[in-house]
Amino acid sequence: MTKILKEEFYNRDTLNIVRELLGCFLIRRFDDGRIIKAKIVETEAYIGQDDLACHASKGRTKRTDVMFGPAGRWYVYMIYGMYHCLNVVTEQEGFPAAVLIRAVDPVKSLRDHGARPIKSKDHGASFNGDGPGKLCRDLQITRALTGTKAYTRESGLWITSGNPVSESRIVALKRVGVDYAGEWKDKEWRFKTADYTD
DNA sequence: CCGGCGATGGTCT
DNA sequence: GACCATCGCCGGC
Repeated sequence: MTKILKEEFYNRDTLNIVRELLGCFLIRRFDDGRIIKAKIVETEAYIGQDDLACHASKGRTKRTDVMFGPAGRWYVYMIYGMYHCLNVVTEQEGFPAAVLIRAVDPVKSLRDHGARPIKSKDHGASFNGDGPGKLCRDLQITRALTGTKAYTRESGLWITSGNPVSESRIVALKRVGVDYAGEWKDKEWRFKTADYTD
């Protein structure tokens, strides 16, 4: 029921992917083998070079190169000198687009070989997935993951399917922090599951 | 409870 | 040298 999402899942229209990722599970395996599982509850789309809010609107640079590459790779960048943001690359190679994971709900953590469930608080400081910077901090996600695959376990970070969220429970909102993006700032390309709406 | 602002460094001009 | 897809603190109500 919770199968890893394959590369083909990401090689599609970003506006479908950004909705379908809601309710899916972000799985993080730490270096010591501990695993934490978190439900994706808020996502945001950045689509193409025309989208002035999309980093790729600046062109293909060292930083944005991964967005121009094949789908299903992680794109992690540093923001404000102290936080990271986690994205997964979407669409066909050559077309730069990605989905930002804005919030997750920590479900449970498990020993790598599943012997016994343990509480997420066992991972130390209270896990807080409410915000793109906070979830990266708590899941120890850094730019080192950029370019690695979201559709294999090798990177230690991957996504599995979950219980699909019906359209009626999805809320569309304007994107955050992109007031500079002209007409593109008003696109309602941020999505939350209704259960997590303020 | 809230709005404003400072921290802090990578990236691009 | 300016700009940031953020967060949490602090002061005012």
